[in-house]
Amino acid sequence: MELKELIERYQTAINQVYRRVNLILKDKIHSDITTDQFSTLHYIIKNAKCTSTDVANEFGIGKSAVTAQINRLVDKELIERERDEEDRRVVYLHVTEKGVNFVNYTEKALYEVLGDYLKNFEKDEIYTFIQSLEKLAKIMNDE
Amino acid sequence: MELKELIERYQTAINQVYRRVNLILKDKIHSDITTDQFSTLHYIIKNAKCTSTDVANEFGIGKSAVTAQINRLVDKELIERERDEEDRRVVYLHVTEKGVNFVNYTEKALYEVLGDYLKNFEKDEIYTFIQSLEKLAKIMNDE
DNA sequence: ATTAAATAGTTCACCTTGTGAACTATATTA
DNA sequence: TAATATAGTTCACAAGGTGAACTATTTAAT
Repeated sequence: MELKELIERYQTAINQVYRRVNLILKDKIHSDITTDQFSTLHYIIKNAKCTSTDVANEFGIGKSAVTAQINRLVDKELIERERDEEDRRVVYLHVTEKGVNFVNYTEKALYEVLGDYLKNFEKDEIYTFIQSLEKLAKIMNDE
Repeated sequence: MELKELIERYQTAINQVYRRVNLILKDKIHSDITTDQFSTLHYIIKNAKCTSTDVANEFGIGKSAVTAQINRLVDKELIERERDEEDRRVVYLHVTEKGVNFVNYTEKALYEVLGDYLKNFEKDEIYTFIQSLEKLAKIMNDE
């Protein structure tokens, strides 16, 4: 099989999966938040006391984009900013209790749907798949 | 292993791959076009004489969003609109010669980079991976 | 045959997300 | 102490998305 064909099949399939997960998320997040905002919240919960710069690096976007995003989340009282007393340039981000509850709730709903899909797979198939995916991500990140 | 952990690993890895492919595309497309516009062009080439509604369905977005995108591509002379003479509500889309050349050129550059990454994988590993991915996409699409 | 309903696409007002340059404030180093 | 680096914000601007209202056309119903 041709490399080109493999890549096109990959692109088509990955786009469909990506879009579908997004639609499920959108469906499960009945509240007033976008999937991007959800991802940001999720990252900040998993990486407590991170900074804007961390978020910018994680998502590969500029710091000004992060400022705007954090502003929207602060407006919704899902995130709080806290300035470092040692180095007063630094601003730490943390998710409020409201934010944590919200993410937990949404995550649970999302995982139920995804879990349903995964019933169609053998355990081994899932492991192998994720291992390949992680290998690819690692290779790409290491440049 | 927990379902939750599997899904989180999947999400992290898939996001990294998605972002990296986007960065490569952005890098290879030195011209004045976005990755979204590239995806649209690519789809229209692969699906000759498709309509706005087709594009909207493929990408899971509204028709008004497609109109705006097609307008941008028409402005750049990469796409042309053609009204059906039978059913005058319908507008067919096709990519101009300029557009086709542009996509071919960019695709080639992209595939070279991706091909390099794939050298780290056994052929079997790639097939298995893509088959699992396509299976997942199919299950999700069939609802 | 005429009216009602469906379909394809566009326009509009509005929101989110991104960029990059210029800026403020603080820390580091030469 | 002066120059430079770093963290984050602000601003003007563009792409891309939504959903409702609209035009134009075709199809279905009475």
